[in-house]
Parts: sequence; structure tokens; C-alpha cells
Amino acid sequence: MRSKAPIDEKSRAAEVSKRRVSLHSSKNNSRHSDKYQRILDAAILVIAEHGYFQSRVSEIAERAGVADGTIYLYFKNKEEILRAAITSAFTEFLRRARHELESTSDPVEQLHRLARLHLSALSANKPLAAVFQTELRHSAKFLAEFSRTELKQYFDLIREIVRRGQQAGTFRPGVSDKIVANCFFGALDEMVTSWVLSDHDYPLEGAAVAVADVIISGLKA
Amino acid sequence: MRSKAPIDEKSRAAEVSKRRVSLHSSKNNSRHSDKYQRILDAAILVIAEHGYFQSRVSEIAERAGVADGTIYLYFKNKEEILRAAITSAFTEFLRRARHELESTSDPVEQLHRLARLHLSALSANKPLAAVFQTELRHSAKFLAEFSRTELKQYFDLIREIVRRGQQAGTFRPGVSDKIVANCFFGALDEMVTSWVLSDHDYPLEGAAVAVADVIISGLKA
Amino acid sequence: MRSKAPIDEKSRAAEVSKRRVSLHSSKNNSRHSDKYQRILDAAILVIAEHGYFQSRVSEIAERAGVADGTIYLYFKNKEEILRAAITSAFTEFLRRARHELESTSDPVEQLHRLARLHLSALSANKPLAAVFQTELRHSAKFLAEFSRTELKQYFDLIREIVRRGQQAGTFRPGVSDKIVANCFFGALDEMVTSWVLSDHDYPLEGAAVAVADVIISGLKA
Amino acid sequence: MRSKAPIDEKSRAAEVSKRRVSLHSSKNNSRHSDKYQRILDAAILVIAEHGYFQSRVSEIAERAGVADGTIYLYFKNKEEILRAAITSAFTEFLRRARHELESTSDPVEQLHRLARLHLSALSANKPLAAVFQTELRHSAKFLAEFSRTELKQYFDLIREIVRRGQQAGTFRPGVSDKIVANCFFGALDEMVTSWVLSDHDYPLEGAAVAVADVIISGLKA
DNA sequence: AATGAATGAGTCTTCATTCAT
DNA sequence: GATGAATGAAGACTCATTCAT
Repeated sequence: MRSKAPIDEKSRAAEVSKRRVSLHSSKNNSRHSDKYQRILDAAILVIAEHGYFQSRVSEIAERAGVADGTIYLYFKNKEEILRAAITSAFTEFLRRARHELESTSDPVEQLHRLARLHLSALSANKPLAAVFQTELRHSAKFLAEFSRTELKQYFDLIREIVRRGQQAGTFRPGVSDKIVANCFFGALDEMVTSWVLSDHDYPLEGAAVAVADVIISGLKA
Repeated sequence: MRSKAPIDEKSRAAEVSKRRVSLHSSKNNSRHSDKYQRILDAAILVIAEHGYFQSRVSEIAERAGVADGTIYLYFKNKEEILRAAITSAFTEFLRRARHELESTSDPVEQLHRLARLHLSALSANKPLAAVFQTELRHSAKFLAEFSRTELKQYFDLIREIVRRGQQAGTFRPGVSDKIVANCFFGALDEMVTSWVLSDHDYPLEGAAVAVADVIISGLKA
Repeated sequence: MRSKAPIDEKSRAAEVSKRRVSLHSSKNNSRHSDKYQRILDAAILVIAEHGYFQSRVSEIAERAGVADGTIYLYFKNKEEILRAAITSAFTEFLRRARHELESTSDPVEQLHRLARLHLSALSANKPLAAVFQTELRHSAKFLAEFSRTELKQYFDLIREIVRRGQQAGTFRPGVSDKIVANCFFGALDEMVTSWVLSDHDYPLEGAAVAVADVIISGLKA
Repeated sequence: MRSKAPIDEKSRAAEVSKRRVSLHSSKNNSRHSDKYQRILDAAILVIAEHGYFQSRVSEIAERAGVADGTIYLYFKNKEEILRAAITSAFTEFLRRARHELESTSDPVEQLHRLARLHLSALSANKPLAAVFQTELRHSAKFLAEFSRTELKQYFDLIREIVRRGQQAGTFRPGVSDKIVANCFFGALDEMVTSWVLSDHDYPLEGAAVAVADVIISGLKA
């Protein structure tokens, strides 16, 4: 029974700048990436504000500062925009997660780092977080694909840490790594959802230690 | 970064009977409750299959065995159908949860029971589970209302168990009951989502013990 | 270029009682006339308030204190209600007009009486006036029929007075009685429309003398 | 008791060309004004034929030679089409009326010219006349606005002529200019309505002199 | 005669997508 | 590549009318 703390239009609208996006330094390194990225960024903002199905392609275009038709030079259709936006952001997140884990091999520390990164990454971009928490699952086909590929890599990352911890004797055996991954991810995910839906903008990252603690304590040998 | 294991159109479509609903014994011939409930049941099926925004009111009507216009004798509009379906199912769930908790006062046992009920209740009705996991959050205003009322009661239930466990010395103090409730709910929720999105229909309830164990172990004094 | 002074929803709504109709003493002389007349009266009120096309049969039924289906025991369809309501009211008006003209044979006096009756009859029942001024013409077929029969009798009444006045030498010859009838009726009609559309409820009958004077002066030999 | 001479579906349908409109020289290739005007023209034809409420937007689109959706690039909704069509035609009429009055300052002559213009303008475009005579008053709010603005200017024009005639001694004093304006307008309006509703297409303009004469005679000092 | 729940045909409007410029 | 006017398919909802009771 998923669903979270309240969200209201106002807070959402407030946090989402209505001005044209310029999240990325407009170095314009290629004629492609410029508009392509502006469209993706605009899409995140618009979808975070209205939800995927109630977002208008024309509003994304307007926010990106391009003509409606231009969208279709870069994306096959509306769904592809959502797909690309989420995949691109998530790929970057995965890259950072892997990088983060390299500097230590202690499973406990690794889970802590993952929890911190999970919360801080989304915390840093509330519109993006809103899209991840609420819009990711709307297209069954897309979600199937995403879960089977991108998201699975994240789960595998977690499960491997757990397994190594169990092998090292840090974590007690007998707990399925799959279930632990679900718990770990689910707990963090729930924290983010609550935060996304809440009115007041409390610091999300602070919860990382507490959440990781609950899970890790439950794992300790 | 919410999103779960795969789901694909085919498996979903397969699991959802396309025949007219008859979940409830049709003895009830009182015209109202009869059609009202048939519409709600049909709505759950159709929405589970297509998602709220891609569900057609006419399909709900057809599946409920009534004319399109009849829908509007019982519901103000499409959104009200979703709202009513979810609220009605969740209210029933809450009733059962409270009943379940009455027969014991041991916090550990109570959390176990809650976990089992959570998973078995949704496990028993996959279309309903699909709606809870994916469609609950589409209307910001609706979700706000739902989170503020129905769902909050569930969270309060969990938090109170945790607090009583801490007072009794069963659970270690120093962990916010709110965060624990988020972890507990989030972990279960993630289990359900994975299950809803998965192809093969594995027994969901079996995971209850494991999930509760992880969280409870993390809480033990 | 027909159209008149302003009308606003509020004034209309205000002047039209929303309570059930009981314009006629409910002697209930026949089982028929009771509900039949109540439906007609309710129809006038509702149509005056919303206009024919925006009136709901169910509202007429409610205002008449009968069930929706009952309407169709007395009238073939919605249009027949309008037709019957207008015809019935106009027939009564014609009867009174003829009666009024009997007591004098002076054309000038007759025109004055007609003007007075025209304005006072409608003035006494603003909802009815509203229907006459605005709703009479919506069904081409109905209007055709009405103009060819009921209304034509009124025009004939006027034309005959004019012709007799010309024969008697009171009115100058050389003016087409048809055109005079149009002027006479058009002038009165315009007075009523202005009044119906106006906010403040000024006394309409007072204008009868003035209007008749203008036309009659234009006719004097 | 408004309503006029007969009109029947057949005669109406006959007089209204079903072919695509091309009232305006199509030199104007500026996409906007071109389609905008074509839609307005088509709307007049369709509304004249069926009445506003029974006109289909899709028929207007078809008659204008555009797609249904194109209508909404130029007009907010169906009602706006009617509003724009009437306002635009009436504004042009007012412009011509004012121009017509400039070339003489004799009140008698001015009223004659106004009568002639009123009848010839509508006589020249029977569908437009039909719309003016029958559809103008359907939306209370619209009519209120129209009467308060456009139509009021026409009445003011008439009233000023009457007042100047009275000051000049041409017209007898003691007759309210407002009532005279009502008589003048009402008489002309009635002529047009009769003509619009009649089967045979008699010359309307010929009546101008007669009508003006009746009213003017009634005014003479 | 009376009821009112049920019907289902009918239409305005939206908006993703295309394509001539 | 870029534009944005134009397209037209699609669907929620209304309401006159019916008919079993």
C-alpha cells in the first residue's frame, strides 16, 4: 500500500522554477547536446510539476525555449522524453554510486555511503526526485525495461555488498540478500517519497545515517 | 529512486480477467450497492490493467455490465471512481489491521502480524495491489488528501507499536519512530511493488517474516 | 438587428421563484389538468430562467413536483412542452384581446386598448414574457406553425382595426395595414424585450399610451 | 409576444448554400485573417441554418474547409464564434451607419437613411439577418454585454437624431426619445423578422420608406 | 397512473504529432 | 536544422427518453 505524506500543488509549483531551464552550463559543445539537454531538463521540471500524463509537450517545448516541432527532431515521441530523462539521470547516479564505493571495501561503510548518496542526490534536485518517485512507473513497458536494466544494476550493487558482508562475517547469514536489498532500497525510497510529498523542505540527507543504521543493525552478525 | 522489478503488458493482461467482475456474491440485489460495488470492482481491474489515465470510463462500464451513463449515477467523475475504490479497499484493510493487533500486545508480534497482513492482503488481490502500488499518487490533490487521512492512520498504527516497544524496553530507544515506520512501510511496500511488477507469481506472504525480522532486529534493544 | 437592453443571470434568477409552481388554483377539476398545468407552469419558469435548450426536463419535473417519467405521460417530448405552454398562454391572451375590443368600435381606442393589454399581460408575468420574447423562435418548425396560426390571428386583429380606421377616415389611407401592424407590434414587442432584459423592474404598462400615440399619430388622417 | 411569420426547414435550408464559404475575396493569403474570416462566415451560415444550439462545431469546420481542431486556434470555444461573428458584423454596420449620417443633418432624412440602411444591410445577407433576428439572445451573459455595448451605440444614434429633431422644432417635444428609439428600432426589427421567416423572398428595402414614414409622421410637430 | 433508475447516442474540446516553409 | 500552424483521433460526460415495477 504505497503512497506517502501529503503533497500539494502549491508547494510543488513553488519549488519548480517556471523560467526556462539552464541547469547545465551552456557550453554548447555540440549542436545536438544543447537543445537535447535543455529539452530533458525542461521535461523533468514540467513532469515534476504536472505528472507525465498531464504534462503537455508544448509546455516542455516552451520551457526548453524551442518550437513544438523541434522536440520531434530529438525524440521519437512524448514517452521517449520521459524515458531518456530518467535513464540519463539514473545512469549518472549509478556512475557516482560506483565511484563512491571504490574508496572503501567495508560493507557497513559502503551501505552508509550508498544511503547518503541516494538521499543527497535526490535531495539536490527535488523535481528530479518527484519524477523518480511518482512518474517512473506509468508506462508498463518502459518500467519493465527500466527495472530489468538500469534499476537492476543498483539492486545488484546493494546485494553484492550484502553478500560480501555475509561472507566476511560482518552480516549474519541466513538473510536473503534480495530481501535485504528490497528493505534497504524500500526504506530509502520511502524516505524520499515522504520528503517529496511534504510541504516543508526539511533536510533529507540527515536521515541517511538513521535509516542505514536500522537496516545494518538488523543485519549485524 | 522508486521503481521496481519488471512488469510487462502481457503478464499483467493475463492476470487480469477480462470477464465481467463478480467478486462479490451477487445475492445483494439492492440496485444501488450492487452496481456501485460492481463498478468499483471493475474499475480496479481496468485501472490495474491500463493505469488510471489510460483507462476508459466506457471500459469500466462495460466490465461492470452497465451503460456508460450509469457510472455517473454513482460517481461524480472518473477521478471519484479511483478515489472511492482506493479508499474503500484501504478502509477495509485498516479495519482488519486494527482487529489483528487487538489479540496481542507484544510489539514484536504486532509488527509481525502487520507485515503478514500487509503482504497477504495485497497478495490476495493482485489487481488491487497494482492500483495501490502505481495509481495511488496520480492526482496530487487526491494523494495529499489520502496521505493526510487514511494512510496516516496506518503510519500512526506502526509508530505507536514502535513507541510502546521502546517504552517497554523491547526496542532500543534513540531511533525515531517516524523513521522506523518509514523503513517498515517502505520495506514492505517495496516487496509488494517487486511482486506486482514480476512475471512469475511467487508467494508474497512468505517474505513477511524475513522483512519483519530485518527491521525488528534493527530495533532490538 | 434584434436584441435588447441587458439582462443578467441574477435578476432573472431572482424574479423566478424556485419553489414549486402553484400559479393556478389547484381545484383539480380533472385528474389531467392538475399535473398537466403544473408541468406547463413549471416549464415556463424553467425555460424563462435558462432558455429552452439549456432547460432540463428533469428540472421541469422537479419544479412541477412530478417524476421525470410522468412528463412523458402528458407530453410527447420536450419540444411539445414548450409548444403547449406558449400556445396555451397565447390563446388565453387572444381571448382577452378579442373581449377587450368588443366594448368599443373606435379604432383609436381599440389600438390603445390593445397596446395596454399587450404590455400589461406580459408585464404581469415576467417569466412568461421572457419566454415569449426569447424562446418562441427556437424550433423552426414550431415557429412556422405558430406564426401561421396563433400569431397570425393577432396580426389580423391589428390589421382589421387599421383597415376600418382607414375606411372610417380616421386613419390616412395609403399606408399598408400590414406594415402598420408590423410597426405597432414591433414597437410594443421592443418595449417588452427591453423590459425583460432590464435589471430594474420599471412599470411597463405606462409606456402603452406613449407607444400607441407615436403609431397612431403617424396614422392620423 | 415576439415571434413572426412562418419559417420552415426547407426554405431555410434552400436559401443557405451548403458549399464552402467564399464570401470574401480570397486574395488575402495571410493565414490568420483568411481562416479566421472563413470560420466566421461558415459559422453564420451554419447557425442561420440550424440555430446556435443545434449547430455542430464540426459542421462549421467542414464548411470553412478546416479541421475541427483549427477552430480552436482562432476561437476559445463555440460561444466565442457566435460572439465574434455577431460583433464583427454589427461593428461594420455601425461604421456604415455613422458614415451614412454624416452627409446630411436633417433629422427626417437621417431617420430615412437609417431605416434604409438597416433593411438593406440585413436584406443583403439573409443568413446574417437570421442570426441577428434569432440567435443573438441565447446567452444571457453575451446578450447583456452586447446590449450594453454595441447595440446601445445604435440606440444612442437614433435617440440623438430624435433629440436634435425636437430641439430644431421638426419633431414635437413631449415624446421620450427612448420610447421613439424603441418604436423605430422595433418596427424595423419586426420587418426584418417577418422577412427572415417568410418563404418568398420579397424585397425588404422597399418597406423602409413606409416604416420610417409611420414613425416620422408620429413625431412631426 | 406514477415512478426514477437506467440507458446510450451525441459532441465539444484537447493535444500529440506532422510537414510545408 | 527549426518552426509552429494545422491536423484529426479520441473520450469524458450529459440528458432526453424508456420501461420494469
